[in-house]
Amino acid sequence: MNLKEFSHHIGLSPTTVSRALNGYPEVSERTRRKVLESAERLGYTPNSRAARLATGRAMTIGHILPLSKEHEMVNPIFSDFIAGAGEQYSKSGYDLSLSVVRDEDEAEAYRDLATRGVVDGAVIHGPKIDDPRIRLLQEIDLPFVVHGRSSRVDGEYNWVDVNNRRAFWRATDFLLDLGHRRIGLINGLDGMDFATRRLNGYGDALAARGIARDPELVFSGEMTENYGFATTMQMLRSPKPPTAILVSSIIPAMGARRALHDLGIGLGDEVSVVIHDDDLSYFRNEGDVPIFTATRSSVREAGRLCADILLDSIRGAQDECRHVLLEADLTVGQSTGPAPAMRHLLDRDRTEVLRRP
Amino acid sequence: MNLKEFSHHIGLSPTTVSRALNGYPEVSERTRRKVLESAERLGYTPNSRAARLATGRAMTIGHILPLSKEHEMVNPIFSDFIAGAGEQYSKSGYDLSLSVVRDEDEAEAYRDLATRGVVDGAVIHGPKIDDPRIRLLQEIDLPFVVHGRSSRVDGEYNWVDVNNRRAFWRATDFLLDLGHRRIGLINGLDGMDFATRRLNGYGDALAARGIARDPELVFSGEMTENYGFATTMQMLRSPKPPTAILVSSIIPAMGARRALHDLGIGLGDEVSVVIHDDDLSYFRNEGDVPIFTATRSSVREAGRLCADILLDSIRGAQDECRHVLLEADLTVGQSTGPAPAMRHLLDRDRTEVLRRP
DNA sequence: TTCATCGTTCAAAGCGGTTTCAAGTTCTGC
DNA sequence: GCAGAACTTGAAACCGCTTTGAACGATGAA
Repeated sequence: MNLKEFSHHIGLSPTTVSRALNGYPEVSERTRRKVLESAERLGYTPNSRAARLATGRAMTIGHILPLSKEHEMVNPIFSDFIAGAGEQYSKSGYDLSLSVVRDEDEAEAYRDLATRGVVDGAVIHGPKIDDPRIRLLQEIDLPFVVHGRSSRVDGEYNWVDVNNRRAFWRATDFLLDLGHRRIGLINGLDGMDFATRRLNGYGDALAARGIARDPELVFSGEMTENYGFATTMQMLRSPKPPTAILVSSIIPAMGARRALHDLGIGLGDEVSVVIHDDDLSYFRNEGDVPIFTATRSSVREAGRLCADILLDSIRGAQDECRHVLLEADLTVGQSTGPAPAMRHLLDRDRTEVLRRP
Repeated sequence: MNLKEFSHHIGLSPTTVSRALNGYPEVSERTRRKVLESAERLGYTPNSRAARLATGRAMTIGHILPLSKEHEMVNPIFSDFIAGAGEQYSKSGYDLSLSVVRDEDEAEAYRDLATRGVVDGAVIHGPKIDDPRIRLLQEIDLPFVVHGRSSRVDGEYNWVDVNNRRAFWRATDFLLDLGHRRIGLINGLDGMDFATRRLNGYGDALAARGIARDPELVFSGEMTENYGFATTMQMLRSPKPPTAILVSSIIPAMGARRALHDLGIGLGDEVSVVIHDDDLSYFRNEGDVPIFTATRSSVREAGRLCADILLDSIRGAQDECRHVLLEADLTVGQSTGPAPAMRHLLDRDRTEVLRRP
C-alpha cells in the first residue's frame, strides 16, 4: 500500500498523512492520532526510497572496508566499531551502508557513494599519516568523522582517537619502573597514524630515561596472531632478547604468549608483556586480575562517539569540528613483573633453548 | 548535475542518455560512446536515490547484526563473512546495508527493511533450530539466503552450510583412532543449529564405537577466549579429565591452550585438541604443520557463495532454492597425538597440580 | 458585522531518474 | 522509387513521497 491509497482509505490527503507521520506541528492532535492508528492497523509504512528522493537525504552513513590483494585481512577492530556506531544509527533512524572494496579503489568508493547520493556522511577507518581520504572528503564536501587522526593533514575535521602516544608512553614508563631496560614493541602497520603515535610514545619514554631505541626490538605489521608469534620468537632468540614487550593489540599478544610458552619462558616473571586492549567483545582481557597488563580503550565506545558526532554534523547541529581524545588507563594484570636479573637469560641452559633453530 | 541538465548539455534527450548509461541495446554505438565520454568528462553520475525509486529496486542487500543486552558480543565470524559477501555485492553493483539491533527487535528489523523498501534481499546469520526468521522472510516474500541451516523448518529456502555433523564425526573418529576415549566438546551456544549438528556428529561417532557420552565433558556457550579457558580448566580439574578436546572455533581454542599451559599440560602429547577452523583472516591456523589439527571451512568463501546465490535469486535467474553443503576436511596439525596411558594423568604429582583451587 | 488571524487541510509541483509508446530515420527488398 | 522493416530517438507518464502555496472554516479583535 502506498501513501495515495492509504490516505484515500482513511479520507485524508497525502499531504496531511505525510505531515502526521513525520511529526509536523500543523496537524491537529486528533488527526495525527487517527493517522498513526490507521497506519498501524492497516500496516502502512512509507517507502524509504521515495522519501529519500523527495527529501534529498539518504538517511544512510557509509563505511568502507578495504581489502588488499596481498594481505586480505579484515581488521578485527572493525566489527566492534561498527557494532557501536550502528547502534547509534539505528536509534536515529539512519541506515548503515558498508562497501567492501579493493584498497586501491577506496578513494573512488567514497566519491562514488557521495555522487550517487546513497549516503549523507561517512566514517574513515584506520587513517594513515597524511591520509588522502580526508582531503578527498573535504573536497567533495561530504560530512565525515575519522576514527583516529591523521598527522600532517591540514584543515579541520571531526575525529575520535585514543591518546596513543600517552598510552604507550605510560606503558613503557611502567615497564621501566619495573627495571626493564630492553623493551620490545610489536606495533601495527608502518604508516598507520596510530602506529606512529605509539612508536613515538614508546621512543620518547625510553629517551626520557636516556635509553637508546634498539631497532632490533621494534616491529610493525598487520596485527595477526601469527605476527605476534613470529616477532616474539625472533626477539627472544636474538643474542640480546628483551625482558619486556609491548604489543599493540590483544590478537598478536595471543601469539606472543604462544611463543613464550613454546620457549618455556614464564609470562610475567621472566618476560613481561603489556598490551593495548581494544576491549573486543569476544576477547575480553578480564578477571579479578586481568591476564594482561593493558592500556584499555573500548573501540565500541569509540564507534558510538563517532556516530554521534557525525550525525550531529549532518543535522547541522554542530558548526565546528569536534575532537574527542580518549585516555587509555593502564590496568595492571598478570603479565608483568620486575625485570629479572640479566643472568637468568644468560644462564647456559636457557640460552641453548632460546637459540635452537 | 542531474540527468536533465546533463542530457540537455550534450544535446540528447534524458531517455537516450539513461538508456546509453544502462546498456540498453536500442542506442547506437556512436551515441553511447558519446554519452559515456561526456559523462566521464563532465562528471555526471546518476543519482541512485532517483534510480531506486524509478526502478522499484533497492539494489541493496540487508544484513542484520543482533546484539543482546546480556552478552553483547559480535560474532567474530561475522566480519569475515561480510567481507566475502560484500565483495560479490560490489561486483554486481549492489550495496550492503547493515542494521545493528537488539536481538529482541531482530524480526521487526527484517520486516522493516522489507516494507520500507530499502533492500531487495537479506541474509540470515546464525540460524537457530526452528528459526522463526526463516518463516518470517518466506511470509513477507523477501528473497533471502541462510548462512547455515535450520532444522525443523518446513518449506524450501536457500542455504549455504558446512557439513558440521560430518566434520565433527570425522574429528571425533580421528581422536578415537588415536586411542582417546574421554573426549571433551567445547561447543557453540545451545539452540544454535550448527552447535546441535556438531554435537550430533560427536555423539554419533562415540556411539558408533559403543562409548557413552559423558555430559560432564560437553559444554555450550558463546565462543569467546575466556569460555574456552574456563571450560578447559573445569574439565581438566575434574576427577576424570579428558585426554582430548574438540573446540568449535579457534577463539575458544586459544583459551583452551592457555588453560593447558597454565596447568603445565602438554598440548598434543598429554591432551589433544581438534578445532573447527573458520579460517578467520586475522587468526590463521597455518604453517607447514598447522598449530591445531582442524576441520577447516572458510567463512569468507561461504559469504561469497551466499551472495552469489542471493543475487541470482533476486535477479530471478534461479527458480528453485539452492543448497550448498561445504565439506570441511580434517587437517592434522601439532595439537593431536596418541592418547597417553591413563597413568600419566593419575600420577600423584600431576593430579595435585590439576586439582589446585 | 467585518476583517485579520490562526489552525487545518489540500492540490499540485517537485525530487531525478526509468520506461512506455509514438515518431522519425535509415535500411532493405522488390 | 516505394512500402515495410529495422534502428534510433524523444515526449511524457510514472515511481511514492515531501513540501510549497493556496484555501477554508473558525476564532478573535475592531
